[in-house]
Amino acid sequence: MSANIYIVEDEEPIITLIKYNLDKEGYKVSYSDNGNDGIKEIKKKLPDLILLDWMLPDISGVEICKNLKKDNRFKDIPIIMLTAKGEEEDKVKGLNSGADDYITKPFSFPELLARVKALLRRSKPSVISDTVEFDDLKIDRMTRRVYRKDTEVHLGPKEYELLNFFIKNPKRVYSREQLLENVWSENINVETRTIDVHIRRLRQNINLKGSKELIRTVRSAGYSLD
Amino acid sequence: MSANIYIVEDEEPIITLIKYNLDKEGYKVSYSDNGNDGIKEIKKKLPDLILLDWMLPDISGVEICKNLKKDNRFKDIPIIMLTAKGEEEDKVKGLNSGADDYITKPFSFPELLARVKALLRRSKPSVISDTVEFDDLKIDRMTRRVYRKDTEVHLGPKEYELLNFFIKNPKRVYSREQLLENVWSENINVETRTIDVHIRRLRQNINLKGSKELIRTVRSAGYSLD
DNA sequence: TAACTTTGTAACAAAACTGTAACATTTAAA
DNA sequence: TTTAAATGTTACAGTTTTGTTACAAAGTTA
Repeated sequence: MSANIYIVEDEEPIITLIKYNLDKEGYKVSYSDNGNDGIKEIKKKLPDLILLDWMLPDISGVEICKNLKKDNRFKDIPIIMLTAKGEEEDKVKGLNSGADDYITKPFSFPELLARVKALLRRSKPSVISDTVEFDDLKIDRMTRRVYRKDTEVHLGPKEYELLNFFIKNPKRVYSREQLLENVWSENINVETRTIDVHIRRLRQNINLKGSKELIRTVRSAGYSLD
Repeated sequence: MSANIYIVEDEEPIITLIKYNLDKEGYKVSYSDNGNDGIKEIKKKLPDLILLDWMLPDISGVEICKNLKKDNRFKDIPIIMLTAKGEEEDKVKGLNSGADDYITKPFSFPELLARVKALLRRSKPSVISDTVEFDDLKIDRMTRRVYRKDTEVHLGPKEYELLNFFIKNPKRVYSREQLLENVWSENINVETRTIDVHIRRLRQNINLKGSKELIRTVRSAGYSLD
């Protein structure tokens, strides 16, 4: 859920300050102290937001900004310009270069944070679907779909939860009691044998014909995904 | 091509100044000198950008801002806060209320213009590429029309909003609670079963005979556009 | 105002899921 | 090999979840 923020800034104290504080807010922060590295890294990492120093030893922030904004792949990444100069022409030039906001050094961290939040709020929620895999089994939690060997299989709610629990710690053996606690959670007034039936259903659904068994029975101990 | 800008500001000289200059830049400007009229007009006119005075005779700018940002129909309209106070708390509060930018009075017109342009540039996608498609379903947000296989279908307001929300993250499954939060936003004192009924209506309207089902039911999880 | 649209809810129908019991099969120890 | 315990399998009834319809209240428009 937390956003990736990239900083391009040559003054180390400022990097330290920003990184320390953004880290504390739960953002993932990376940075570079020059423009050339910065632009390369940004194109590789595709951060959710960029803090860009106006003055850099090699390329100016404005150039980086223009460069990014004219490329479709990067133009939607919001950019905040950091500038030491308070002159108005600069502010205007900075924004016209395509930056989404600017802030004048020295700035206070609360203000920077407010601007960062405001821009992140505007930018699209990322469409990364978190998928978990085990062997040739794949769970897409976003779409709540499960695949075995690229063919979708249908699981009922309990089977889905059960599988999701197993896949958290593959190969680990869980007793029926543990499964009741963790998957059934509330109403634990359920026979332990019920689990056997659900295991059977889960097996039936995820075992396409010809594929190997993924759920191991450990006699007098429980089951595991293995 | 030129954007509509709405100003809510009680000091007449400032309105005159801004309107005169924005007019000259080719923007269509309307305004009101109090919060109550402003909020009503904004909801009617749906401007592309709002300039909002921090201090107003009736409702505060922050209140207006919050009011607009929590309603799906208006929350994407960028808002610039105009504030006479330079204190930092205010800046932060302004941005946290959901405003996209702020500017401190007295400001120079070039600076205001630069900010206006920067925000309009960001929101452009929703103004220009204004049709969204998914499979053979097409939504034209400008005209608020929806097509399935090139034939127009009629959707009620809630159905339209619901579909619009789904299409933001296609294939993703949303729980009834999430849908309530995001589509109903305000009155969340609504039965979750109500959603089922709206889903049914939406399905009925977008499923021409012979076309495939686009809304997936995920038992005990929710619905998705898929 | 009257006609029409939209909205939320309740009530019932249909479908999917769950737990249990009963019986079958496997496993391990005697 | 026999036996008992553990697990696999199946069928079924009860429960939960979702689909569908109708209706009244609230809101809009002519």
